[in-house]
Amino acid sequence: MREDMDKKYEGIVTFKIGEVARRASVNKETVRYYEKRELIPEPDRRRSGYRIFTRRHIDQIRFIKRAQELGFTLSEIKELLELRMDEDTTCSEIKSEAQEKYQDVVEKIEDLQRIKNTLVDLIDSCTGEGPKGDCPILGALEGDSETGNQLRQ
Amino acid sequence: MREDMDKKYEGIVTFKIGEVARRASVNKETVRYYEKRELIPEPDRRRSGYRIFTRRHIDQIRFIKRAQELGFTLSEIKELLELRMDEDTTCSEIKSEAQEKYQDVVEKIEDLQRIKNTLVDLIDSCTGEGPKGDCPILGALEGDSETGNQLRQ
DNA sequence: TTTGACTCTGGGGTATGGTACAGACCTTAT
DNA sequence: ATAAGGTCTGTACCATACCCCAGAGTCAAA
Repeated sequence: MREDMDKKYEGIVTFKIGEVARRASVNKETVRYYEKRELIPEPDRRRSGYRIFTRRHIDQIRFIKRAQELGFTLSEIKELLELRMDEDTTCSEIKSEAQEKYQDVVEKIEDLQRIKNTLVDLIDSCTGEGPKGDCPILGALEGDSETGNQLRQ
Repeated sequence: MREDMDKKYEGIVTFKIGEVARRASVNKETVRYYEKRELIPEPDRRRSGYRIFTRRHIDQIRFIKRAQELGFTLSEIKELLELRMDEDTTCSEIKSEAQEKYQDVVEKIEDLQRIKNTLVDLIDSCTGEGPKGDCPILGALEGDSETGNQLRQ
């Protein structure tokens, strides 16, 4: 049974969604989700409605997964992909996206560091003995100014 | 016009939701949301259905907000509040909650640090000159092994 | 008493990144 | 030809922490 896409896909390897998902180590639903979010090119369809994927799709999903590991959100990744698609994109544009993300990450680390320091202070202030009535941790959360460990800036 | 709660709230200050929200610096919807999540005691009602809040409620919402600043989720805060309510809770139980949260924070920082390092490497590897075709950042995201900056562990 | 400000409920929506499921249809090997 | 397994759509749902709105009822001050 001949397909509409016989000529277009002559001589190139195509995949169905399950194979794509397996090769990119994601769920089939995730592939469809990425399609809906326009993170991958809309695949052609067979007459049956089955999606026709190529290596490009698999590689792009892997790209997305790597960018996620670097803390990029799907929206940011979409921008990155659009930059990548655009012939006129320069290396420095890509670089500055990475630099922005770097700034985000640095800020998140700083926030967490402050939180960590406060937690350390609270934990240190608590001997872990006695009833909760005397607990300086609860005291600080309740807004005692007596603990010296105020959470408010 | 006498209220059902006349005796119960005789001589103590009560608040309506707007005032509670203002004093705790949250949205009125947030107050109702906390009630639904059982993060604050269910307030009594006037005959009209209006909620009757007391200082306790305001203080508890502030407690929640401070704990959030320390990175506790609402579910964790609920546990913390239950510990606080329980007469038999010891200081060391509170302390170990804080220690667990501390561990979470430390791990998050480590994750972000790894991400940051990878980003630094990528940014450093890119001169920011030329077209995107040569961009080592895209190269790495595409899975090039040539950059020496592989994202995969 | 009037009127403006407040409160009530229920339901919906936001953003993030997906997962799950039903019921129908398709493919492929035997 | 049949049966197992893959794929389709649409919808709903998970967790997180809320925000917003309509329409009805209430409160409080002048």
